[in-house]
Amino acid sequence: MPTNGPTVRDVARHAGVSVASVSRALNGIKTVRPDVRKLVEDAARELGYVPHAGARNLSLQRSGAVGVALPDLHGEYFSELVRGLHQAALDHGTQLLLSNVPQDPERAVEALNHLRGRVDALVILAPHLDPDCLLRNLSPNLPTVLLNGAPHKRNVHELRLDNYAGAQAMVQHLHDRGCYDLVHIAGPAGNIEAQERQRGFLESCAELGINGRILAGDFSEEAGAAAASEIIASRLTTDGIFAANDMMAIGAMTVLKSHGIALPDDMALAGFDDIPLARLVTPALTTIRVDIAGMGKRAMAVLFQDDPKDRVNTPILEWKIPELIARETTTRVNPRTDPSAAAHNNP
Amino acid sequence: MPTNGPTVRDVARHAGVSVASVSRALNGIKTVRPDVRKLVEDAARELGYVPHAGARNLSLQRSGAVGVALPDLHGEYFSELVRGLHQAALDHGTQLLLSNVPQDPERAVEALNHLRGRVDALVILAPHLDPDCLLRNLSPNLPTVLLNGAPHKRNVHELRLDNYAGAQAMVQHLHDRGCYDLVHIAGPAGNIEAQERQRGFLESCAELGINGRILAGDFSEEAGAAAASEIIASRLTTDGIFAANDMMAIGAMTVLKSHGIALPDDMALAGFDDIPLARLVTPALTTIRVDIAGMGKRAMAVLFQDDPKDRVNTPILEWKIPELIARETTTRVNPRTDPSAAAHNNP
DNA sequence: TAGATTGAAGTAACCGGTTACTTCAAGGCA
DNA sequence: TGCCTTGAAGTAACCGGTTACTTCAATCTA
Repeated sequence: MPTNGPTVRDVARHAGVSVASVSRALNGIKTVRPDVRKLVEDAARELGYVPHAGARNLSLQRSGAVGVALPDLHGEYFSELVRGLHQAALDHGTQLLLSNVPQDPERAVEALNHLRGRVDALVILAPHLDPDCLLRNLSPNLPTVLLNGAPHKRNVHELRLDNYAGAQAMVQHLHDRGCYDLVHIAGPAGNIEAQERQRGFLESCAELGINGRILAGDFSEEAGAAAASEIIASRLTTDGIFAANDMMAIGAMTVLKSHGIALPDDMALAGFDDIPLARLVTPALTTIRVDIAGMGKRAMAVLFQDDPKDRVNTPILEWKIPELIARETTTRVNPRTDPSAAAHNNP
Repeated sequence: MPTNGPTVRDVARHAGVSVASVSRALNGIKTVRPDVRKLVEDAARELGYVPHAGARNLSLQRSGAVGVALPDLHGEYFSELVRGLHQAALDHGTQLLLSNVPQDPERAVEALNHLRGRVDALVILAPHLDPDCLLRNLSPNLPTVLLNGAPHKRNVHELRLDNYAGAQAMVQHLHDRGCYDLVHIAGPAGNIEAQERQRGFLESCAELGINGRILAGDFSEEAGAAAASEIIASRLTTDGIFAANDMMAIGAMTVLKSHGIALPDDMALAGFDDIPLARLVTPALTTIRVDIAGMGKRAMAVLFQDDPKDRVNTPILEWKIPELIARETTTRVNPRTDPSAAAHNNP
């Protein structure tokens, strides 16, 4: 067993005091005489005593960890969220327990319940699951924040990105730029975020009276590439592609470039998420900034804000408004190279 | 307290059996009569009983979690590792407890000890810390894997990337391509991986009899940009830049491109790590593939491999040999655009 | 000086599970 | 019929901390 080392009773025996004194001394309780404290500290050091966090948690009824429930998401999005959460966790002196939420609702509930007693709070990112079902089966007195969940009737803190508004803004932007025949590469079918983006796309196209077509996708780079190939092969009159996320847009970009299609002159291209890559590809990708790391931080803040207060937890629903980032794939800002710059004397 | 719900005793009372029977029934022990099992299961369902993982762990002396100790690393590297670990954790039915390792050695030890009793094993990535100091203060009977640590005298499982060999290979590659005046943008000073890369660079340059200069850096995109600016401003006769990681190479690339320096014709450029971005920037970046996610997976496999066996844990040191990935920044393979490809009929 | 007050340390119950050991009843055998 | 096995359920100790409550001695008040 990896857990057996000296216990508080060993230290007590070694120091010639009671376990209560050991506990008090090591936890900085003030009603301990300096000489006793010294005795305990010396004994602890000598024995190499390290408190057993698990036992401590059981006794104190808190674990000092926040559970993070994630689907098996695509890299960037997932890691950006963890980054934000991790940063906030540091500030709050908390640890992060990562847990996977399976696709299957029943196993998902099981996985989440597995966290009871190991976490003080829960952050759930599960755009693929029905929150009603999920939350009904959850320990009710565990502070929870739901990120980008589907609509539901449960009472939980919630942070939601306005995917619909983001898609709307993007269609408007493409329209302003002169596009009138758009294709949307959609995200996975069961995903609420993907659905909202698609809905925003279709309704905006209808409102503006422009052409709006849907191609299937799944948030992967390959799906984006496949969609672009399809657009080229079918010789559609498309003049703008709006992918449901950046990775698909980048997949599409690779294919378009390899076919000699100039971006944005022959075709406009846009993504969604503003992953770090987006500004680094050439040409830089126009997208919708989501600040998923910021959402992670905010989620943590929400959890810790209502911690000192009562447990009534009047639940809040916070909308994050995404921001359109216009880059080169829809508007060329700078010439690609600037020959007037300082010459580089290459021998 | 977030943890109080029905306990095993509540279920026992409600079902009219003993706690032992409840525990046995719910854990699938076979010496339970079917009717009793049914009684227990019904009672548990009715009360909404969920086992308290913390208590379970204390009793079983295992936590079902692996601790991951990370410095506050730059995005891609960190997230790739977590991705690999997370994937492996799924396969092993384990959870991941993320923990930050502060720069300060004393606080680092404290942070790691804080994990005792909450994890069954430990994965440590701390290229900035002295492993001797770290491991001396660690619970000795906690299976541990050290990733890319500095040399030391302790007995631990260890996975190490051959940074020296990678740098060597890259210098050879640049030399083959015709470079004879190289600059290395170095990583942060205290980082063992950065040191090895720099050592490989310098020694290879000496062996090949070519010029090798060092510029300071810290693994950040900005540092790469700054170094490139410095190269341009000082009008060095450099014909190849080898950055200690990809992010710095990409930072340098942006600056070089904005100054009209053609890659690779005017200047070769290479990085290290092969982060996902590397193949997506234009021109695609030549680099050394590290497969950090694979290291994460491997680390987990090592931990679980010696789990069923005895605890003697004959420690192993495994070297991962990195692979050179030649892309466009050192060797142009394809023309940038291919006008002969299927025409795209843009109206 | 007796009785009340104060401060510090000790005892033991508790957190919520698991499980070695004990008890008890039913079936097997002589 | 009486004793022994066998199987299943119950009791209580334990995992390693924390802490309410108790004990006890020293100091303070009248």
